[in-house]
Amino acid sequence: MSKTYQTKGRNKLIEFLSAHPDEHFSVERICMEMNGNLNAKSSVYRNLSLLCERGRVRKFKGEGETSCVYQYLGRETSCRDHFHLKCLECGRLEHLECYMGDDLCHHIGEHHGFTVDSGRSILYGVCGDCQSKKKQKIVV
Amino acid sequence: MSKTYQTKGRNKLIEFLSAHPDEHFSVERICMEMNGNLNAKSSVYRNLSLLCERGRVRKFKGEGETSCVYQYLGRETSCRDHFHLKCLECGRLEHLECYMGDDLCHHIGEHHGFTVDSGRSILYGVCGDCQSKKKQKIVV
DNA sequence: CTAGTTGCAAAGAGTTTGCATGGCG
DNA sequence: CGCCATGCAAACTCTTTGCAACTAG
Repeated sequence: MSKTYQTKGRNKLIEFLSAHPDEHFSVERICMEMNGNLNAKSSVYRNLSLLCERGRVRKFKGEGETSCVYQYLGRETSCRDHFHLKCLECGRLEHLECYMGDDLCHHIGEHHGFTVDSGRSILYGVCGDCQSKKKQKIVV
Repeated sequence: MSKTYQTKGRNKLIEFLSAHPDEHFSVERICMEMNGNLNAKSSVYRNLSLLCERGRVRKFKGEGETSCVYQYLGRETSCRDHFHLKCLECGRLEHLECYMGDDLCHHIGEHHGFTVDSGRSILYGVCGDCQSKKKQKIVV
């Protein structure tokens, strides 16, 4: 692992991401948050790659999105051991910290011979809020 | 829905895809299979979009892949109602036609207020074959 | 004959790379 | 002062779009 310096830009990036340890951000969005501390998109990409290598950030290529999203993996809530639910309407990400998900993984491992990496696996659908909104629209 | 003609290229595309109703193909791979019947990549994209609109094909943006993959949805095995397991090592896709997956979806709907679209959701991990290969490598 | 389809090229979006300049340690 | 990081531009990949020529019906 190569030596790294602390720079204004990198600190700002880590500061922002670690303040939102469980959310998915596009590079576009991250750039907007840098407020002049990391002006080149290429630098954002380079720092994100570096953080991915070090296991602090995870990169996702999501259903419905054209570009990748990045997620900071906090120390305590590592997001590596549970499924995520992503709403196809509003894009919100929920964490499924639930024994049923674990059960399914164990079952698949035992009976289907496949080891699921639940942290990498996203279940897509529609969240409660968006379902309510849809119903309202139909009424109106 | 607009009128469509039958053309050599389009027929070849549908013929190829429908012969493999449950696999994921890249545009690159599809082009290779067209054998001169559909020479422009843009035409392949256009036909795939059309088939997506009609619900005969589903487009995926997969974890680990840089480009999209396309899957033909057969009549009987629609793939809309079960999870898929995708191996991060070899890329193979398995169909999880299993009550445990259904149970999890119901549970998430009931207890987490989120309606999962299991057909769009892919569980990533490592398949049995690749696990065996890994073990062999360690031994050798 | 008319409207949909193809092939090619150009344009776009997202991401990566090369290189000179600048800044951390 | 040496090495890493940044910024900018160029290159690259994947996908979409525009347009003239072609063809199914």
